[in-house]
Order: sequence, then C-alpha cells, then structure tokens
Amino acid sequence: MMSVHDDFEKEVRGATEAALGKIGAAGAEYRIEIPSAGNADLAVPCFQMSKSMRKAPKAIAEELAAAIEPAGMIASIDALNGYLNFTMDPEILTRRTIDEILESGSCYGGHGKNGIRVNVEHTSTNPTGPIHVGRARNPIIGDTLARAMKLRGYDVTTEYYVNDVGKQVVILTWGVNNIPPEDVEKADREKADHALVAYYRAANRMMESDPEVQEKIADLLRRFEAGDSKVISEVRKTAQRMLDGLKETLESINVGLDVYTWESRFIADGTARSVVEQLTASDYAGKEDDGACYLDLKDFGIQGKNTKFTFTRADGTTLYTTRDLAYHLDKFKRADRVIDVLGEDQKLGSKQLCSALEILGCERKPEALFYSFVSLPEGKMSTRKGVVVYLDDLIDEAVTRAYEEIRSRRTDLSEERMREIASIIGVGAIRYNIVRVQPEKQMIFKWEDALNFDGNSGPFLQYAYTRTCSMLRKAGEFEPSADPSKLTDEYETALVKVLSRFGSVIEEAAEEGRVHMIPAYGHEVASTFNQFYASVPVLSSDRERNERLTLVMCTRIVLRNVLTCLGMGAPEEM
RNA sequence: GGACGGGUGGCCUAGCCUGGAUAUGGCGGCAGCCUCCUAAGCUGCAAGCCGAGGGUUCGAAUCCCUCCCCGUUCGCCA
Repeated sequence: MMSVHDDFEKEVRGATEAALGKIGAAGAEYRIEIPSAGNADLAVPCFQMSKSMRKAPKAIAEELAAAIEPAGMIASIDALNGYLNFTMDPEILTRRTIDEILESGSCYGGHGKNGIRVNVEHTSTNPTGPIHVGRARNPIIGDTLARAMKLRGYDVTTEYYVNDVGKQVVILTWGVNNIPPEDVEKADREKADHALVAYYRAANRMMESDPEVQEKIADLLRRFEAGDSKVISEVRKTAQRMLDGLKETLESINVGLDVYTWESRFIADGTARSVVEQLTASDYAGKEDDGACYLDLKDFGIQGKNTKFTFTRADGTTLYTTRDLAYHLDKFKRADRVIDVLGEDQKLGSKQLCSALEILGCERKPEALFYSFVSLPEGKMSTRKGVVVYLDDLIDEAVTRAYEEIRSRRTDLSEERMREIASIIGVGAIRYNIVRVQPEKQMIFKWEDALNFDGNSGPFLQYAYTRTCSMLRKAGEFEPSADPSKLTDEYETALVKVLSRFGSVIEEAAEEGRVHMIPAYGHEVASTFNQFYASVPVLSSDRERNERLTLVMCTRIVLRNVLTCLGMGAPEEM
C-alpha cells in the first residue's frame, strides 16, 4: 500500500515537472527533499538548475510557484529563499493517517508479511561469566533489530551461538571441578553465572602462577580436542549452567532467543572437517612447515602485516573461525538473509569469514552489524580481571531507582503494583539509553546517564503512554472519528504528521539496521503528544471531543508499537 | 606502521551514505507554569570557529586530500 507521503511526493513530482515544462525548462534536473526549515512538507531547491537556466534561484522558484495551481493533495505552493515549497492538504493527511492507524493497530508501521526468512544472530557471549554492560549493546541492538524487522514483515528467527569449545570454557570447567568453594571469592548473587565466574577468575590466576595447574589445564584441553567424550560433556555441562544464568539476565530485559546453536555441534557432525577439506583443496591454501593450514587472503582486500588466515592448528584441529564457517553454511540453509550482530573486535574475523565463504564457492554473505564497546571512565571492562559493571547490577539499580520514584509520587498503588511498574520503567530506561546512540559510536558508561529517567529517556515515552491510557480510561465510551475538519489546531496537525512518519522510520531501522532511529522517533512522538496534552483540552472539550480522543487513541497505538519494537513495557500507569 | 570506526555548546547526542534555508534533541544552568485530562510534564533564556588545515562547488557538519586525538584490530585465542 502506498503511504500518504509516497502519494504526495508523486503529486509534487508531477506538478514540478509540469511547471518546469511551462517555464521552458522541461527535463531540468531537480531533487525533492524534506525541508529543514519552515512548515512545508516537501521542497524543491532551485539552485542546481540556476546555472543552465541562467537565472537566479529565487526567480526560478517564484516562476515555478506561479506555474502551479494547488490541486489534489497539494494545498499550497510558495517560493522562499530559492526553494519551491509544497504543503500537503492537512485534511487528507489527517484522515488517511488516522484511518490507517485504526485499521492496522499493532501492525501499524509495518508492511504486511513479505515471506523473507531472516536469521539474526546476536549476543553469543562466551559462557565464562555474567553479561556486563560492555557487551550489553549486543542483545539490545540485536533484539531491537529483530523486532523492527518482524514489524516490517520479515519472518525473523533470533539465534545465539554458544561457544562451548576452546580454552576459555576449558579453564572455567577445570576451575569449577577442581577448586574448592572456600578458595574462591563469594559471589554477590546466587545466579549460576555469578557463582561460576569466581571459579573462572581463580583458575586464570592459578594458571598464571602455577605451572602445575597450567599443565593440568593444557592436558584437559588436549583431551577435549582429541574428542574425549567425558571431557566434552563436562565442558558442555558447565557452559549450560552458565548459559542458564545468562538467559535469566536476557529475559529480564525482554530478550528471548528462538534458537541456541552449540559450537561443538560442528565438530561432532563433521561439517567443520568438511570445510577444512574444501579449503585445503583451494588455490589460496598453504601449509606452514609444522602443518598448520592457512589461506592467503592478500587478493581479498585483507591488509596488514599478515594476510594469512589460519584455519587449522599444526595438529590439524579446527579454529573458531573454521567452525564459524560451518555454522554460517548451516544458517544459509535455514534463512534468506543472515545477520550477525558483532562487537567491533570481530571486524577482521568477519571479513576473513566472508573471503573464505567466497573461496568455498558460497555466493552468499552474512550482513554484519558492528557496535563499539561500552567502557568505564577508567578503561575497558574485563571479566577475567573483574573490572566490570554487570548488567544484572545495572538492572537492579535502575529498578530500585524507579521504585523510589513511584513511591514518592503515588500513594494509591499496592506494593506489588509499584514493584511491577518499577521493573517496567527501570528496564525500559536501560534499553532505551543503550539503543539510543548509533552502534558504531563508542560509549563510556556513567551511572547517571544509564539511569536517566527524564527528557530523552525510556520513561519519557512510557509516561506519555500512560497519559494516553489514563485519558482513554476516563473518557469511557466514545465514537471514534477521523473528521479532519475538527482537528485543525496546530498541535493536532503536528501530532498527526509525526504519527504518519512511523512507517518510514521502521523501514529505515529494519532495512538499514539503523535501530537508533526508533528511540529518536519515539521521543518525538512523546514530545509532540506532551505539547498537545498541555495545550489542547480533550476530556472537557465538546464539539471535537470524539476526534481528539481518536487522536489520543492513535497516539497510544503508535507509542505502544514503538515501545514493543524497543522491547520496552507499556505501563498503563506510573 | 597498516586497516576499520568515532571526534558536533560544560556533558551526552541527531544529521553525514543521498551537499542546500536559521545545525537535532536531551542532561546540567537560569527564569516561569499544577482551582484543567498524572509536573517522570510544559514554556522561555543563555551556551557552537560541527577535531585542525587545505580542496571541489553557486553552496560543505555532509564529498576529496593531509594532519591531530580516541577506540578496535593486525594470534596455530574465542
């Protein structure tokens, strides 16, 4: 279905071309843009045609404006500063926007099912410790992208790749099975991930200082790589315990993943081995003196000291990226589009993976979405060193703050209800503050920013939402009406305009992975609604009551869709 | 040293891909607004050589070049 804006642009294009013909400049190049100034809806800058027409832009704009009569959706045309400005008929915009929102409801902003299967892999943190805020962008960006794509119409599957292979999980397993509980620091909470990470840290420390421990861990790793089923299942068991803790954290911020794929599977089912065989047979393959195999990727735009990408160790065992290749080949079978949400440290690895896929004759590539790490003012976070802020602690702090806020302003709510709302607000604040900034921008974690509840924040959107709920609750029964002749106030028009843009925001977020557009848009909706709320009486209005309530209803739908996309709760009161 | 990303009022941030009118929004600061639908709100004010310098263009935060600062990376780790 064509949106109001698409239809309007089409009419503007038609009118502009006709006008150019009339003034003897048919075929002139022009652009249509959204004005950065003024109240018009679309504009045609007349600067670029100025040279060939040998006329001042201002004069061209004026001539063009004079050559166009308002018709159809075009309500008025005017020339200003060398721009030809078009204003859309507000009545048409209002009626079509409201009708579409009421008709589409929770699907508003989307496009209907498109049948394209998308696999979004996100989070995939090593199961060696709790999720810390340095990595917290991953689940939040990934989950938001998945939700936006779902709304847009994709058939989305989210997936977590569990690294149950390699030195790190072996160290953890050794620690859990060999260090007595009294030798590790007491965990600050009982969740498995928090309880287990102490063993991981202790094992790392012991390994560094005690050659005997180092040898024991090396031995365990050798048995693991040799396929010792007892060792493999021990490691898997530890990883599973850790993962259960991670899942709990993810659930608490409304992130649920559809599929968990274990890395060890690609060793067990032989697909990693088959990748090795195919790569070895390729023209780019080489072998070190000691037997390690590599691809030389100098022809694939990989630059640096070393263009080699090693895919087996000297002993022939596979490496992480080798197994990741098998994993991607598997994902390609299951989805039409494969998206990986990755930390910026994976950039080279991802590029090597794409080159290797090409060498394997695979025509498809994963689409990578990279984000920069969140660091602390004193430097980067490290699970091993214990220099971290855990996501669980951030959530607790945010919920506690939200609880205090509610208790200070509400006396009519039950304890249970206040706790429930506090959780919705606290979690919303965290998700919003993280997804707000474009992924590639580095972030420095500060408690006061992370816990911001005012202005450009999650609770700001939720608060506007509760206002819509409260008004509709108090209004009781009413007859919905999109009669545009009764919604002519500037605040009403501004609100309708903002609501009408939701589809294009979702399009950009979903198609280009620009998820930070969603919170920015949500803030605009909430802010425009708050201005309307402060200036236009609704419940006490008479002649326009139904139309205003209908507009409030539409705002509620859009805000709820935005909140859903952001994985934030929509509280009826707060 | 190479590669990739970031640098926008005191602080955080949008815009950059696709050049265009007075550079977006927030925090903090200052001054106002609750006899009206929840003040987690609204209104107003102060605050900017868009990292620096060149170039292209009628026009540059946006494109190109050089340089500076920050982050990531250049493992037979994951």
